[in-house]
Amino acid sequence: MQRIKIKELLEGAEAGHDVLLKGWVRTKRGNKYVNFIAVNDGSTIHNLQVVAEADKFSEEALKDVTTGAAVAVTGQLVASQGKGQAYEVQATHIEVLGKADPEVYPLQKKAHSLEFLREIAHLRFRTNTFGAVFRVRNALAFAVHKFFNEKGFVYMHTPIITASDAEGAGEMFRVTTLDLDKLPRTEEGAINFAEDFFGKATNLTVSGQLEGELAAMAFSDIYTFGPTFRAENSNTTRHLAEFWMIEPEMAFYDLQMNADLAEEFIKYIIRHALENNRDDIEFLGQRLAEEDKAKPQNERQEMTLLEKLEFVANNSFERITYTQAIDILVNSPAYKKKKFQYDVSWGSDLHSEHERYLVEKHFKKPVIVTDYPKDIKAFYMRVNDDNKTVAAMDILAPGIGEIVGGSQREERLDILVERMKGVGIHEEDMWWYLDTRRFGGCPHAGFGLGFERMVQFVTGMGNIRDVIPFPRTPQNAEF
RNA sequence: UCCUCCUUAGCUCAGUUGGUUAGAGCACAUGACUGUUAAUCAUGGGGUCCCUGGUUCGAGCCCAGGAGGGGGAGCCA
Repeated sequence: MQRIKIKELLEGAEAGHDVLLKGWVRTKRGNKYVNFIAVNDGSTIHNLQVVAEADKFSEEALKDVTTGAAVAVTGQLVASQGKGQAYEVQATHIEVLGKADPEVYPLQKKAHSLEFLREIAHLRFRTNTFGAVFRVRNALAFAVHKFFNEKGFVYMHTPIITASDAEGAGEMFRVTTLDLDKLPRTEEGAINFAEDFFGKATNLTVSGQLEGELAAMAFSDIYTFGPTFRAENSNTTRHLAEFWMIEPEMAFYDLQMNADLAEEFIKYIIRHALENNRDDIEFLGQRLAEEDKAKPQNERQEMTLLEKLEFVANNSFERITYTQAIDILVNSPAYKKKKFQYDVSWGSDLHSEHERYLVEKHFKKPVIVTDYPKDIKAFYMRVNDDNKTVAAMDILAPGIGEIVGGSQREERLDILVERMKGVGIHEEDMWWYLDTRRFGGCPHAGFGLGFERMVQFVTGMGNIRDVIPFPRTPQNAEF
């Protein structure tokens, strides 16, 4: 008999058929006469109840059927006599494929803290919460490719190892094959990277954007979706040293079109998850609601997770300029009551308390902030006609903060070179980038979306370490 | 990196003013129970009180240093 997955079995359920199912035991309960075994195979949040009657199974036969064990069950799918599930399997044969000694198996049939589960990340996939989180993550990743594919974007694999450290997006991880105990030196005493693997100093990428721009100058629309590395000593609930980023880059797009695409994209992948993983999101919503009960009234969420996602998917994002954002903040009650730790003035960057005020208090929806002062933004962002601001955009999401950062790119060679000089980037190191402005350059734009932050938003998980299978953070590279 | 809180049984957590043998719930084991829903009931086993040093007649509790973790901030996606 061919094994059937629980998801498929429940969707096309028809009582009376013999089935073979394989999975892991979540709980076993019962008495001298009958045992109930909840089996989960990861295809869905739902368990399938296996009924093992004592006249068919001795105590000895069920001895190793314990929480965590892998089992193969054959039996007839029948309408359940009990409440709580429509169908169950009347077992005729149960084989324990892999035991899980209950004395030492860390997962129990009770709730565990997320912190504890983080320490056993190799087993946490087997919990309801992490099962749901990673099925949603998968749905979102698939939706990313589906969205761009439907729009005719080319999926581009930009390099992981890069010799360019001009991106200015953060501290980088060095990649080297040099013997760290015997570093080759130049006559001046500096490390001689000419002897290194690539003949020059190399790092792990902090962004595929610059290479993405090169490809967009041929395919019109491209996107990247790959790992990104930042060696910042960040210890927060929304930073990782290794994370996944989606970076579309579009020729002939201006800032407005860029923002339109980003908004459409975010709504699309949320809708995809809502349509395909509703059970998981409902479960995560219940989990969140439980968590909320422990909080004081004023800190509780106004909407359930499902409501929040439906709302975001069906309402337009607020769009304001940086200058308008400063106005709103300066005139806010919070500012007048001196509630902000950091001052607000035109020219300084928005702090997270300001972003949160705009998104969570003032607008209560995602906000796209555009046209930031050029001095606080990257060199490649296009300078506006006022010569004070650049065509940048950040999308701020409730509870997460910055989820997207993007801009129209500076396509005018002279202005770009001038801005590079201003931040100390050598023109000759970036000859290939500047060539796109020399040969058939055109207006273009793009953005980067932090995938894990997106997964956080959709799952409601508060800590970014709980939405990536094996998080890499300062002082932690376990598993 | 800074601020702040935490670390007691496998897990979640109590532990009073420094005082005799460190507790609970869950988990686990054994038994009971004819269909359970994190089943229930009874009984039982289970401890490097994070580590090192100090104060004290006496430290889980006080002091110093260290390690690990949570939350917030900065950097950013």
